[in-house]
Amino acid sequence: MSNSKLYKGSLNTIILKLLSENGKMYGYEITQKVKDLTKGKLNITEGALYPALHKLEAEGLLDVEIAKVDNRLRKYYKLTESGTKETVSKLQELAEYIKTMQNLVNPKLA
Amino acid sequence: MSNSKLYKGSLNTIILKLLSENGKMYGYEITQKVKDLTKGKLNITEGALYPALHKLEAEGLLDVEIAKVDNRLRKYYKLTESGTKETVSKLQELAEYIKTMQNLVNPKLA
DNA sequence: AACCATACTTAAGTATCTTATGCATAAGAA
DNA sequence: TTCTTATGCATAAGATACTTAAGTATGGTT
Repeated sequence: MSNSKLYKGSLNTIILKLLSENGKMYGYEITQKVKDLTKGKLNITEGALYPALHKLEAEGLLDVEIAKVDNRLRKYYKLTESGTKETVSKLQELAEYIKTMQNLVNPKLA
Repeated sequence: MSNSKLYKGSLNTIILKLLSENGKMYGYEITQKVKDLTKGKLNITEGALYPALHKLEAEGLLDVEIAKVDNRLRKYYKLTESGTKETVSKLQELAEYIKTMQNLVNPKLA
């Protein structure tokens, strides 16, 4: 994902947020979108992404829909209802994390 | 550490930054300081902290000094020269991480 | 006497990621 | 036409950072 270990634990948040913005996406599309949005700073590896998608699906947060485009397989994922709720929760957690860390690291500004 | 997995990977950054602010600290003191600064939101567990301190020491980022206070052992840690450099680097990484995540999650503000 | 705070250690288990490999189609370059 | 790159998914083995839990020890509080 990145040379920085800080990204550990944020993959699910990223996936959920992107799906909530774009309605439905397939795996490869997510990797490209992240690369794009971060100007190459963050690259989601397939070995991290696909197991994460499978897990989110198994937890009932995502629904899958298989499509065939140009004779190639695509698995489109979209948020379930509980996935939408989880997204809100994850984004709150992220905001909280950022606030807490800024407070720890730069106490005078908090 | 916290119910949120986002903190995974940020322990070293926290330790280094606290030491850079306070000169020298011992393990238990770090746990209390973090609890204090975050108003209880973040609790560093001993099982995470002590191995982390040992590793940072093994990497040459920290120096140890043993003291006995009230007949109780304390191991004071302080930054080495390379530890000071690493702290700067870790704080830059954190700032970068926060910027990247905010950009991903709230693209209009970036 | 029991309990909590202080203070450090370490082992077993878990989760998330990296690295590597494998499969398959299509397009472009050599 | 063969090789490489891009597209697209899957998964296994290993690394790493943490959680959970137990252990050791002193001192103050109830």
